[in-house]
Amino acid sequence: MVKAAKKISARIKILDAALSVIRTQGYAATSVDDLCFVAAVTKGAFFHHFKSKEDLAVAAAQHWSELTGGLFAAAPYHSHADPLDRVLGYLDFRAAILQGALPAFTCLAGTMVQETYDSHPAIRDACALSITGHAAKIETDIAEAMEHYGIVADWSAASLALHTQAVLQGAFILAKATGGPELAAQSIQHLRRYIVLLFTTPSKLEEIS
Amino acid sequence: MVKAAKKISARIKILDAALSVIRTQGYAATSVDDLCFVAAVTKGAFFHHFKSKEDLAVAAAQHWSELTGGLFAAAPYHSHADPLDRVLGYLDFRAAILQGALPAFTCLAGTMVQETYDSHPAIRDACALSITGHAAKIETDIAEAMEHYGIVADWSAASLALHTQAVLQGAFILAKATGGPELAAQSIQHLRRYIVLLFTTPSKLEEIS
DNA sequence: TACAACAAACCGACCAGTCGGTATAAATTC
DNA sequence: GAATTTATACCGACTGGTCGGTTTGTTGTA
Repeated sequence: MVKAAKKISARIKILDAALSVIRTQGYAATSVDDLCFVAAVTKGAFFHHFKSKEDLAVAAAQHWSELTGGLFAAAPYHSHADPLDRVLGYLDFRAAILQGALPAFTCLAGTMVQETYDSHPAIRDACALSITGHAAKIETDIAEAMEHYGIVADWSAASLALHTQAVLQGAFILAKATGGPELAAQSIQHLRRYIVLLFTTPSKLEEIS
Repeated sequence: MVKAAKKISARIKILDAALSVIRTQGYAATSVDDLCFVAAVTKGAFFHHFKSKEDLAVAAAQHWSELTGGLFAAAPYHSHADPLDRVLGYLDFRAAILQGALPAFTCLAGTMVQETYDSHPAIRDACALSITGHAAKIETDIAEAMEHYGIVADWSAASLALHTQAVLQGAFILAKATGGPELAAQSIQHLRRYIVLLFTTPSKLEEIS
């Protein structure tokens, strides 16, 4: 156990360094030397564990998915009996974790995919999987809420779940542009209000077209 | 006229090149040589017009604001008499321009600010100004619509205008992650539905809290 | 003794930025 | 109004340093 922990320590240290450094500086501006310095490992160790910088980025996106997956799986909002309360609880949880410095609450996948979507397909796909995989978990609760409340709509649970991720990603951009989480929190509140309206407004609204 | 056009040609060519190359590759991954190659100018010309790469990025963000400002000012949705129709027309216009390759419809400011918010304050501020400046134009129509429809709410016109920008920025990230504009279009539709609900739902909804 | 896990010197390509110079034309001088 | 100065736009070779990645060697351990 101690042995195993020591064995993989350099790899994990590099991965953890990647999460914070790339969220701070972006992928392209982050050099392998930066990562090695922050992780306190040598370049030899880096290229022993990752065959290229791109390979590290893919692994970092997967590491990110695992970490955030654990964080949200352990979050308290799952205990609500009403699936709509779980969805709203998820948003409240997202708003609550807008604490500390910007790199601490922004999304690695959203940051990296902006820089790599055209030039590094492997990274793009890993980021896309991270985002859509997370959305899929929310989709379950949304689908249950739709059934529970008898919602028949021209939007799907999947599209609303992805919309929540769009709002969050956009909220992070506003936070970065303004230097603080205030606008991000407001955007999440707008999203929350939208979902409440969707589930409480007497169904048919054809005039939206 | 011809003379003046020739005089500023190198600067404009570099700026135009920056818009497309940076939206494709990101800021950090774009070298000055890349820009010079695409703009078909020499490095000497580049550093004659811009004192640094950072300086170019700031100028590019301003150039972006001017170009998009002109595009939206000339868009047809302004002709609606009802301010709510102008707001919804704006969103329909945003959805309609999701055409062609990704770099053609994504946002330079949103892309650049992600990479530079921590390390290049001057670029961050120029991007922030571009985004908030654009939001301010929509805010006017939203405020008029609120007055026209007698909306009294716990959200402001400014916060809803910024929320539209968050949704759009997030929609671009989903588009980049998935390689196409489909999810972005769906997110804009969700935003449109939200605004319709805000302006058509019998006011008080305290249960949102 | 064999192999994973490192360490560190090293490499060529590429990076942002510099510098001495040229071309052109407007402004100034005589 | 011809000659000269000044300003602007532009050119492209060059520099010091950084980049991702390689190579060679050492250590710990089973």
